[in-house]
Amino acid sequence: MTAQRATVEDVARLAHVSAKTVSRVFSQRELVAPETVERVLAAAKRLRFRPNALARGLRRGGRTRTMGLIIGELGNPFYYKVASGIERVLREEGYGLVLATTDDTEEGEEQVAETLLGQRIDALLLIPVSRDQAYLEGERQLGTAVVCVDRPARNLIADSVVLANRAGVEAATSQLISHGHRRIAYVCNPAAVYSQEERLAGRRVALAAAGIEDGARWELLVDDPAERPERLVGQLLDAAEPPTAIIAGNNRMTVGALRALRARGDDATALIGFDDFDTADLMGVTVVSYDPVELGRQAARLALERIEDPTGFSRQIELPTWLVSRGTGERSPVTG
Amino acid sequence: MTAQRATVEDVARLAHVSAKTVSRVFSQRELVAPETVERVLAAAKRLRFRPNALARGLRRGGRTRTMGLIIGELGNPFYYKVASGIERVLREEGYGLVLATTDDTEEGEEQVAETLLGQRIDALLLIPVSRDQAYLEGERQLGTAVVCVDRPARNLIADSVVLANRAGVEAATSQLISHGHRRIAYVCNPAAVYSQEERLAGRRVALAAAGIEDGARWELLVDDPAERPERLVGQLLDAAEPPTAIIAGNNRMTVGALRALRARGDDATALIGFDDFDTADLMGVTVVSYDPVELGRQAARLALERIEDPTGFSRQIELPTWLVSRGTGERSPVTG
DNA sequence: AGAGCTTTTGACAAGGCTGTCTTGGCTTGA
DNA sequence: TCAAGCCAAGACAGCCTTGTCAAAAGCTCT
Repeated sequence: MTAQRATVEDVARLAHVSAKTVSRVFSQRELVAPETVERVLAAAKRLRFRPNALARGLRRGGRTRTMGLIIGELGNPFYYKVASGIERVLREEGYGLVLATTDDTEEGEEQVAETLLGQRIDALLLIPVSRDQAYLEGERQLGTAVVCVDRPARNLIADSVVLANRAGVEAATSQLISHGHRRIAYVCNPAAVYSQEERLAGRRVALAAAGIEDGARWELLVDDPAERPERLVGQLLDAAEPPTAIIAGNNRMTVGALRALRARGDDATALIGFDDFDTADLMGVTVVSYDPVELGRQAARLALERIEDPTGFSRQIELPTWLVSRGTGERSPVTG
Repeated sequence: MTAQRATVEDVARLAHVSAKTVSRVFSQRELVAPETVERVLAAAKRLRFRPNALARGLRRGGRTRTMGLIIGELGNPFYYKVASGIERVLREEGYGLVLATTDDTEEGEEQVAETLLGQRIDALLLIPVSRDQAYLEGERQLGTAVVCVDRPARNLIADSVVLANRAGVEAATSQLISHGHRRIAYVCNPAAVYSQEERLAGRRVALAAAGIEDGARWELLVDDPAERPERLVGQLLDAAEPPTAIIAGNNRMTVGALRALRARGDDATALIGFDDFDTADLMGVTVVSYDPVELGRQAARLALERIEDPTGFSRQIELPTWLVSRGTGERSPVTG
């Protein structure tokens, strides 16, 4: 009873042409006489024919006009904004997007990569979590473009798009110093990723330039997905000699910091967050901002270029970050 | 020079078995003798063999263990949370997810649906934008499961998962009434969608129950993607007889309302938003809440069930909504 | 009219995998 | 000891499309 899907053969029969001609109408129309095209299209429409992307991809030697994207999870604004930028470029270019998440676990990454590669995607875009992407080397040699977003690949030659992490945090730190702060904390979780290492480096440069030596005392670097941001910031605030300013390493930490400060009725401690968020302007939160959607766009473009030219040197693009002053980052310390 | 991808044939040769046996090792392992399995796996590993999902899908008559998801855009928290719920279930079940966005345009919907269906997905999940999904009827008959999220399909028999929109807004409205409000506005954009119609209906029920007749005066229903939420709420506030309470029809409108109120130094007008957001607790915003991730999960489950049993009655699931009181919705009107 | 060219169309096979059917070897039971 | 039965493994074809090669049809020009 279930009707069968129409194939080129069915359309060909109805239009009195060969299957190959039907195929041409759907991929190299310019090679077919106008009235034939019309006849074929009419038949196709009548039979509700739709080319089978599976068979096409198979025949075409694997080029599927599809890219795979691996991100930590869709619940995180950073990830989905990047995804959004990628998706937009791909749509413009007629590419499909297969999405997979890893819950930010290392095993997850390799496992979903495996699945995606089985789909014969033309390119793999990923925000690396695993500390080693060597497992992709074979695939890269087979012609799959690999582009890393936000963090460069380790032990793998691949294109990447990253942020000016150092510069951003250096600017934030300098601003706090210029407002008179000396006890400047930096909190983040996770910490063992490239972007955080870079941000910390930026912070240290600024501290060193101001002659602040004991900066490490107020670094709180955690790698525990179960740890709540609010509690971490609370630890800092409740310490014997609390910081007078806090830099939060990502947007979750920033919101956690706001909660912790609120809970303590603290409106004196300065705060700068890395990464802007929806209501930051309403709450007057100073942040290091950047364009996550652009991050995705650039990554997609790199992938497209790499598909065109699988050889050639790998490239790394760095996108700017900038400070958006809204209040919390311009507070001066109460005690000198 | 580019190395070729290994196929079952290559693995078979190396393991001294037939291609069919390799195939069995990768899909019906229990039919193969243990030591043969081992030999094949070793060979596969050496050659970096990975089954070609394209060929497999083709051969298996289209079952690709992949679902397609069509949403408006990834930049909207509602959409990506739903996507997140779906993705999670699919990952557990070993299904892949192909994502496509429409920018909330009608043409976009049918167009990307077409592309996805070309990929021979087993199910199509969508948040309908188009006012008519009849174009999917043929596909449904061919055995593709179709599940609508947040809004039921029109002119198409399909499973769907929706929210208790009426009940949520009815509760919000009643609460405002019980606090003494009579001039209760409702703002939303877009307005010509099922969910908003339902919410409005809920509002009207509550108003009618309280004997408020002229409620329609404070309804601001707009369908213009370019219109800024803040400006719309501003219009309401600046009118001759402004409302004493506002219900915002979605999260963007809620944030827009907060901006408009802030800009006017207004902290008297009550506000209840539909849909919770990240910093709503910090800002004391009362909202009608629900679980968008669960919305996605249920949708994915419906799709899985439909794939199992393509016949059978279509089902509609309604998920609860509830009021979260945080302050802005508990303000009493300044003037009676 | 016929050579030479271009345009349009078609026959055939292949791409990688798996469903169907078959074979060969071994076990079981009378 | 032999038929019946079972298990592991293989040969072959086909899923649907398209690249390759070739033929047919139409045209120009001498």
